[in-house]
Amino acid sequence: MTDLIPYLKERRLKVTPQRMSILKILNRCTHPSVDELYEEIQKDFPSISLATVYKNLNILKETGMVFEISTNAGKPRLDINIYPHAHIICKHCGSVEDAEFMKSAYLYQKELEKKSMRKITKLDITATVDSCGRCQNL
Amino acid sequence: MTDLIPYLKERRLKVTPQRMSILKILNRCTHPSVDELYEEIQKDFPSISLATVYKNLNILKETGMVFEISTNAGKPRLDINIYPHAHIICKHCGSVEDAEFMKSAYLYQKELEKKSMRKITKLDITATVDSCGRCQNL
DNA sequence: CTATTTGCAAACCCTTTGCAAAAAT
DNA sequence: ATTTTTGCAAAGGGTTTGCAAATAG
Repeated sequence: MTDLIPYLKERRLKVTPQRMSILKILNRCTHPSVDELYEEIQKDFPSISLATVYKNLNILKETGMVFEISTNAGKPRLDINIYPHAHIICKHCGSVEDAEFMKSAYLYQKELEKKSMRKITKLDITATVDSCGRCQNL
Repeated sequence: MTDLIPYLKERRLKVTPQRMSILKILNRCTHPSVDELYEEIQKDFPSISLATVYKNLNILKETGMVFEISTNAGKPRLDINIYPHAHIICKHCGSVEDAEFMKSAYLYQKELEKKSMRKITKLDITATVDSCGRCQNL
């Protein structure tokens, strides 16, 4: 939680309450869409501007702290990237869940680096399932 | 090429020249953005409407023939999904390249299915590299 | 002949931009 | 004191929608 501040300082970004609120919300692993994030932030900052949210998200994306996950069902969702992990996405409702990177994932990365002769700086794995706890039997 | 027609018939989609043109272009593995696809199609159908392109893309996405790849650099790109494969994306210029799914990828999928107790219907793997052939030394 | 698709134009988002005031370092 | 950030309102751009005419099956 407070260990997000060093991340900001390293990147010479100012620690504003609005920015911290965005990071705290993303850190809860809820994978919100932009408007869900906006709604959530308004609970803390009723007068925050959507523009401020977007500006912050862009800065956080550029510096690599935040990524966008496209779900092919519903709006893209936001993800904070502290350690490597995969996503399980429900095709039906678009909800996102984190999943572990097991050895085989790192193995694939190594093999692909060898094969392509490139340094892979990030590996994204997305597993699609046809329904999830939130939308069973639909 | 012509083996795309059965895909359409299976899904009860009509085989229109515009639709076939979209599929043929996507089948060339160029991973175009929507506007690149539109430019390309106009060479065959100068009077095609952008709305037609979007309507087709939506139908093709819904039926699972086409997917969108978000690159976190530049516009999202389109991908036709005939067999499982990974993508190597250049962080700098956003270009997309196909890569092989080796055993380790299928192993990861199997392990994740066991762990999450869900049937994974699609596994997307995206490897990010910091520069590629098109933008070396930037 | 019926159902789908196309193309046009307008509507509709979502996202970005410009600028002055406020806040952070 | 300097630089970044915020918030507002307006602009911008990509995507969708409605409808009539054309086309596919």
